[in-house]
Order: sequence, then C-alpha cells, then structure tokens
Amino acid sequence: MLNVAIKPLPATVAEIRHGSCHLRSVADREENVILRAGSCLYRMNDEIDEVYLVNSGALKVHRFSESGEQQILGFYLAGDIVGLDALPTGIACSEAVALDTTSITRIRLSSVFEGREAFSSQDLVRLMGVSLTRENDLAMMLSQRTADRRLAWFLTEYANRLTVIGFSPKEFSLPMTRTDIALYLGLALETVCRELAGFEEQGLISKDRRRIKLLDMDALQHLATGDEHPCFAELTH
Amino acid sequence: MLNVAIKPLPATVAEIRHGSCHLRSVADREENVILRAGSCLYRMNDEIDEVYLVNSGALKVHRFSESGEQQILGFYLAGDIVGLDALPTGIACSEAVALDTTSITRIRLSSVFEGREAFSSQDLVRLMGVSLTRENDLAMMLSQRTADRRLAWFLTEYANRLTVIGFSPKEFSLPMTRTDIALYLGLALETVCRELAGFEEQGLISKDRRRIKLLDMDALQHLATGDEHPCFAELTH
DNA sequence: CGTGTGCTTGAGTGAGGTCAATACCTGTGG
DNA sequence: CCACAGGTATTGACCTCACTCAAGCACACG
Repeated sequence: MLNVAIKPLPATVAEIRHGSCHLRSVADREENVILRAGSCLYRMNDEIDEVYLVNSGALKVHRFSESGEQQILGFYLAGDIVGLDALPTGIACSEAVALDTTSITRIRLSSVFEGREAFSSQDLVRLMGVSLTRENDLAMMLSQRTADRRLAWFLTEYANRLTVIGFSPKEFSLPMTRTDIALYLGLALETVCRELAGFEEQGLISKDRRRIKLLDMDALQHLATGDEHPCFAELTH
Repeated sequence: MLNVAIKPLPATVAEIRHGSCHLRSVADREENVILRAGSCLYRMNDEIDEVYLVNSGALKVHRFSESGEQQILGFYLAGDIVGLDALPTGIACSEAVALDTTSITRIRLSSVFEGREAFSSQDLVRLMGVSLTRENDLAMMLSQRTADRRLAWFLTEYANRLTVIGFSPKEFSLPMTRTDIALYLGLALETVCRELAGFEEQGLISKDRRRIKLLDMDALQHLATGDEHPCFAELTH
C-alpha cells in the first residue's frame, strides 16, 4: 500500500541520507555553497524559491517572535533538507545559520516540479513528512516539562542522527553552544549546564566543553522517554 | 516567483478553506464519513494511504509517548487536512479523535499522485508547508514558558482560525475540554482553569464553561506575542 | 596579556505543578 | 420527579523545579 507515496528515494538522495556525500551528479547542475561558521544561509522574510541539501557541517534554524525572543526550531546535519517551511508562501519564516563550516547544495523548486531534478515532487512530499514528524517530536518533548528529560532526549536524538550519517553516537563534538541547546529545548542556559553536570555526576555521560561521551545510552533513552530505568523501577512502584 | 509551488488551490478546496462546504463535486467520487464525538478517525500505527479533509466539526490529533503521556499536536477545523504526518512511512504516528460530530472526506493518495484528484501533489506540498509552519508556531509557543502567554496565544489563534472559516472570532464555543487544552499547551489542567479565571478577572474574556467571549482581543494578542500592551508599556520600562 | 565569549556554579525566588475538596452539568434508571 | 453516577470545571494549600541574578572560571583571539 501507499506504493506511490513511499517509493524509495533516487540513489543520489538516498545515499546522502545514509551518510555518503556523492552528490556530484546533481551538484554539477546545481550551485554548491560553502558557509563559514556564523554566516547565514537565508534570513526571515527572504524570498526563496529553492531548498537546501546539507552535504556536511551543521546549521541551526531559528525564529524570532515579535517581541524578539528566539526559538531554535532545529539543528540540521549532512543529508538534511532545510528551507521547507518557506514552501507554502515562498517567503522564509525562519533563519538558517551555519554552526560550522558547512557545505550546501541549492535545489531549485522549479526544476523539481518540472522533473528536471534528481528527485521528484513526491520525494519532496516525503521529506516534508519527515520534517513534520520531527517537528511533532519537538512539540512532544517541549511539553514534557522536566529539564532532565528534555536534555536526555536531545542527546539521544542527536546521537541517533549521527549514527544515521555514519558517525559515532557514543562520542562526538557538539557544533552548537549551550545557549543554542537552551533555546532549542526551551530551557535556561544555566539549567542546561546544571543538568549536564548532573548527568556527568550520575555517570551517564562525560563531557569536556563541546566534547561529549555517552556512557549509558540505555539510561538516557529511558530518561528521555519517561520510562523508569529497569534497575530503578522497583523504587518508584 | 515560486509560481509553480504556490499556484492557487483548485476551487473546491479553496472554497472549503474559506468556510463554505460545497464539496459535493469531489465528495461524489470520494467517501464521506461522519464521526460522532469521541470516535477515532485513525489510530497510531494504522496503515493509511489517504489524507482527510475536515468538512465540519472538530478533531484533535494526539500522540502518546512510550511512557503513556499524551501530547495533543493540534486541533483541526473545517478546511483543515489531517493525516499528513503518515505520508513518509504510510503508518500513522498519531491518533485523530472527533471532538464533536464531524464530517470528513477521505482523499486517496494514489489518486492525488495520479492526477485523478481535484488537487495535485503540488497542492499537497503546499498544505504540508502550512502544517509545518503551524507546528513551528506550536514549538515557538511551547518554548515560551509562561502560562498566560500560552493561553492567550491559544485563544487568539483559535479565534483567527474561526474567522478564516467564517465564524465569529469574538464569541464561540470550544469543542475541547480543559484537559485537552492543557495537553495541547503543555500545562496542568488546573493552570488552564486558573489562568482563564485570571483573564476573566482582568476583563479580557468572559466565560461560561465551554462558551468563550473575547472582550479585549488586542490585549490578548499582545500577551500572546510578548509585546507589552500599549497602555501598560510605561509600567515595565 | 588583556578581552571577549562561552561555560560553570551558587543562592534566592516565584510560577506552575500536585494533591485534594467541592461544585456543576447531563444522562440514566427507579 | 428525584437520586445517583460520571465526567467536567473550579478553587485552595502546599511545595518543587527551573528561572533569575550574580559571580567566577577557562579557553581563544588579537
């Protein structure tokens, strides 16, 4: 069922999704962009008629409310598509900033819809669905009020995404600041620090500034989902 | 620019979007379903190869985390499309429940992609973009921690959507319980009550159970966005 | 070697969560 | 018609968690 909607992605994109970056076949016809850390891919209210495929590096996508508060809506790594939220109007309602030196491929929408692109509008639908699901996850998490859960969720989620693109989920270097994490999770910067310190004390992680080692993935996972850790289950029941 | 992606919706759907419910031309070829309050359109992990257009009534879409907590991801009214989050996999990762007697039109995806439908896959992309933006809004709001803002946002947002489909934004009857609102906004049920009582005391709204009157839309709007209300601005600066 | 930016830690406070009791509204059955 | 039950809404008392304010540290940069 639903064979029309979920047919496998074309090779080029599928490969990207799984970590290799052999995008040359597409890239030759498209523009490849390199962003330095801190520079902006697009800003709020920019007119854009393209989406962006991340080849390597990392981006944050954020929005500002009218009162000037910031919310980070997502972090994007290799294989992710950014800019989808501009599709309905053609106007970006968010801003994308490189956290690192980042390589991007522009994909013009007109060529997607005219079938001149390596992936079709059906693939676009599929990718938007993925984005939608991820946003739902974010909403789920934000409504779980406790800080430790949010942070555990963030770490495990991030680790999982690293696995998908072929990096070690156990030990990695975060591209974003503590402030970014706080804005993403809807917490205060200090709470992020404190909670990370707490995790380290409990032996769940070890950390040195941006460098993170996950020592007890299971426990973090259980924290994130709200399950009790098996060995503590009897304490709370 | 982006004329390919944002061409106007076909008449039938466009009309629905603006409140009239002349869907017959499409409905004849499709299944129309009536749901009673409390019954389920689809459940988590159902295989679905269709999306649903709401003709009238109201739905809530919610998810359960592994630990059994509930998060309501959205309320859907006439003209809204539900079921988009199942697109990437064909498996629903949420559950849709009628809050009221609700009329639904099923739209098979296969017929959309084969061009046999009154709207095309490009329209689908557009609608998904709208969904995505709405989810972003939800995430923005959930990260604003104060309860009064969340509730003000909820009320104004709901009123705006009523306007779009041709109902009065000033006075309406909520289809959902306080518990639903609480689960949507990531608050405790009691906080919703207290905050609503507070709004009433301040003369922003009047209420009688589900029946709500918005008395000072401006003030609510300012509360929601975090701006100070003009007449209070000097107090906080 | 100072300066800035990011990170960490402490102390105090308040918004909102939890628990609990009560009121209200609707439908059912005697 | 009234009694009762179950779902819904409201209000109060208490307490905890995370925010705020504040100060100190560490690393990178010119």
